[in-house]
Amino acid sequence: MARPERRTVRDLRKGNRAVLLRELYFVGPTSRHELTALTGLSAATVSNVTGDLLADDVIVEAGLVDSDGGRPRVLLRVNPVYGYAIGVDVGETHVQVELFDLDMNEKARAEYPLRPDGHDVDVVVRNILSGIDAVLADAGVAPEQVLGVGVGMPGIVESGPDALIHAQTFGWDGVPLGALLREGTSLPLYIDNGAKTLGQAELWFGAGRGSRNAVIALIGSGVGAAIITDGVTYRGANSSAGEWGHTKIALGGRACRCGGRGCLEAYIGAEAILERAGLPLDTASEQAQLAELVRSGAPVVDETVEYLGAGLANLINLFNPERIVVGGWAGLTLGQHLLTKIKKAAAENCLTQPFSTASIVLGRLGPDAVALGAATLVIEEFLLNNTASPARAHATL
Amino acid sequence: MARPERRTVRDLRKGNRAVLLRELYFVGPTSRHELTALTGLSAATVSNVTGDLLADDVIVEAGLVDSDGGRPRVLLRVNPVYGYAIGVDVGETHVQVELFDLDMNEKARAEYPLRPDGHDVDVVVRNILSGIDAVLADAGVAPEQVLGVGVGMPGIVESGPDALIHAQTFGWDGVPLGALLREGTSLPLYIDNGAKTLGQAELWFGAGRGSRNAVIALIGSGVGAAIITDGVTYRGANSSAGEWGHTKIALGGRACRCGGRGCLEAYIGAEAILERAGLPLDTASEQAQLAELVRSGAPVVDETVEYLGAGLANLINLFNPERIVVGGWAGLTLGQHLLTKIKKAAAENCLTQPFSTASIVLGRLGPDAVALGAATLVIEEFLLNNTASPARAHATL
DNA sequence: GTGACTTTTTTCAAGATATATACTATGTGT
DNA sequence: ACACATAGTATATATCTTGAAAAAAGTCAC
Repeated sequence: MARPERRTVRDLRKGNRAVLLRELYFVGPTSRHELTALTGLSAATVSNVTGDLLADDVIVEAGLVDSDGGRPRVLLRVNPVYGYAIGVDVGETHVQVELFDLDMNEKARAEYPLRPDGHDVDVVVRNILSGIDAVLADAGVAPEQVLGVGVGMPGIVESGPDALIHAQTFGWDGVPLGALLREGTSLPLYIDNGAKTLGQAELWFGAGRGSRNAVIALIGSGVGAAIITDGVTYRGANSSAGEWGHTKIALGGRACRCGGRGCLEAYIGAEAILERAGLPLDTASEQAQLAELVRSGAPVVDETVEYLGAGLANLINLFNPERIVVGGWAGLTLGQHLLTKIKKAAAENCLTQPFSTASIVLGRLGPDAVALGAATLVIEEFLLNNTASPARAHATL
Repeated sequence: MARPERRTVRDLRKGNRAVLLRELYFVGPTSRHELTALTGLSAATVSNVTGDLLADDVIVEAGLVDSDGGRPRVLLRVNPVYGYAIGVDVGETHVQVELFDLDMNEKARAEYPLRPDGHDVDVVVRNILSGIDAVLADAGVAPEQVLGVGVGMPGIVESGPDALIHAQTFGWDGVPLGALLREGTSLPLYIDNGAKTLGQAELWFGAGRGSRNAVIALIGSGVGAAIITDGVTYRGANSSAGEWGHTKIALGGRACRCGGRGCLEAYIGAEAILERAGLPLDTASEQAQLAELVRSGAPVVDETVEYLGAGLANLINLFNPERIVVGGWAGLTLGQHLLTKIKKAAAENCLTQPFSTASIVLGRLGPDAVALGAATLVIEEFLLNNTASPARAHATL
């Protein structure tokens, strides 16, 4: 059962502060009066808490709105330069570091290409750390102003202070990335799987917006899913939940690079599709190849649609989401032209009741939103537990 | 992100009351002193709140424990006769109504067989209502003492006041069971899918005890799963989550009674197994047939193990649970002799990392715990939101 | 312009809560 | 009988939310 929480009277303030801040962040400029309706808090409390937030510079006033014949409402909004969040995307081909303000405007970016064999732990760690320095210097932001660094990694990220990484494609097995990065920076770190951060980006700012039960299906070379339950990314016991790609869809079927047989990824993963079409593997032009293949309408494409539809149907049957977002570069390529067929295939492989309440839509953000999503990890913590820290209190003097 | 809650200072008391009550319920007899350590609340608050609970008769003292050279500790426990919970199991062959005290001791039971074609809405409703009357009369419990009635139903139960039921096997499509029952009783109703209530029973009192991320796999004629995320049964957008049986494990494979092809249920559902073994279908002796088949070690059995293992592997990959409980009568029959083989098959079809942290165990409660689980729905609400109601306050005068 | 009116926001007193601290209760051991 | 140890309770204090009253900041009719 739900484990009830909350103890002291002080937690109340902290909670209500979080409630208001969350509303201001997601709804945008809002008056105190509206906030009472949105949150259910009394006008007095809203006034009181927003007073705190204003004093702490967390929010700012954002203009007036005339009302017919009364005192005009003062709009409040989150102070976009109260702090900054850094998002890092560690992919197979590059390390990308981006600096965002709280409005999620990109203020600076640094990118470091990785050679296919260049996934040495040292290299990646060094790239991330230099990237942090670079974006800060570039945007003229002091480290004290940074709320944290979110990192999206391939593979399985075990939660915990060390953030052990198990990434087959990198040849990493239990690399304590958190500990390694902490040697080079004192910024708060939030490390998670890249598919999950991308999923959170779609949930907050993309096609998943507003849904509380959703699955973001991500199809690239690899296949994964971010599962959203009650508005929160579900991580499972060891943060490895959502390994959709290696669920069996055709037991004993096609061999998968994971060593198993019949995995979904062996049918709908980008490289698997090209292989099945008999095309030569060329990592540089994969995207063009896939796009061309889809346009050609080859039989492989129909087959892929069937597998994809069935895979989505499995997700719907198991999770009963209100929305399924199809993303990832291959997913977008397939979906752009074939969404109706995909939906049809899903319907045929799904129970009618859950299917009828699930809308299947295309992702809106593109695959480079991994860094954005990683930064949302920082924001999430900020919205939940912000309270002027000693460091910051000093910084704002 | 997590939507923060809690507003007024009164909610604090309610929350802390729930925290303490929950601890007393699941840990058992405990002293106030221990409760401070268990809950993190101050001794003063524990004393204060337990005082309330004692005054409301929700808890009672349960003896003393000597301590070496100090005042002995007074043990507190939930008052088992503060109230009662009724659990109803509506199955394909019977309606079973059970009355429990808060210790989940069965105080009375009523059972009504259903003919295979006897799933008229009227019949079922009448059976449930007579069952409620019967168990109350039998145990000499007044309706005012009953905290609620939990009902476990086959099929999909849409949450909401009407509790619409979609049960293919019953030929029910959108039957407002909640509304219908409310015409015959004023007791609070909690209606859910029977697989989910059985899952909750295993979670609270059976093989799932203590785990926060678990999947209870239920294999009978039908195949389903109860998904536990962060200690709570996950229901999804429309309460239909966990339809594991109709996920595709062999796309385009064997025909399933749902109309699809390649569903897991078409391979590991009890009737599917017997069919595949070429045995004549005889609903009366299914269980014996299956047990005999398993003992014989026919090839079908090995095949079934393979499919079951792969199905479990899919659950592990997607949910990353710390525990998988195999239950349902067919699941138990298979598991009793074949658990090692099943684990092996699961391992072969699962990513190593999530597999290594998931323990696969057999259910401990048997399939007749559906009613028990349904009663836990009542208890769950009681633990979370108990506050001496006007009716009860009157009753205790 | 001025006063009535409207709407938003703040102030203030009241009620409720958890906690720390001091205090009481209830035992053991010598 | 008295010191000592542990469990539980009472009281004072600091916080918190809230409803009601007051203040602020406009519009509008005349």
